[in-house]
Amino acid sequence: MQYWLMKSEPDVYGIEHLKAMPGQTDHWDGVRNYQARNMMRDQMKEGDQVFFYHSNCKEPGIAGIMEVVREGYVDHTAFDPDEKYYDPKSDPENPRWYMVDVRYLRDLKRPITLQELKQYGDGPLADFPLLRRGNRLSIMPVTEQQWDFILSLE
DNA sequence: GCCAACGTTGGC
DNA sequence: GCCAACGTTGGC
Repeated sequence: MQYWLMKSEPDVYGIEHLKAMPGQTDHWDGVRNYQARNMMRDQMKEGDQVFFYHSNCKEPGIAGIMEVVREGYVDHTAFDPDEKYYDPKSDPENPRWYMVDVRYLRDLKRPITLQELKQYGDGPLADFPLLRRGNRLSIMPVTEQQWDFILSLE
């Protein structure tokens, strides 16, 4: 099993939104970045665990945990001109964008903020992509060591 | 609202 | 294929 972190803006779609979905499950659509696309299409597997990260908000940080329940499949929202993330260059015959389905597992006992994670940037989280300067990836892998360490902060 | 970082676009 | 211009992300 692998571990991941996925970012979302809580004002747009936060962990509360996922929790409120039927079956507490939803598809992670709207990713329009090739690196992130490749991870969802090729690497994320059913049962993988994922940190739900709240970005671009007052207190950015990890809010909870979800799991992958459906592996990469075509992001159909790219075909719909009414969708926010419509991409005219994605052809249904040759789709460009993919997504996975995720299910809410639990909130962290308390949110673990970016500010707090940064304290360990020279230690256990030295290679954590989230802390790298200028990092803009909305999906990133988390090693088992990083995962366990972060949960030990709870 | 500012701005650094980085991805994408498009002219050549 | 280069690279300047532009757009987006996301912390602060």
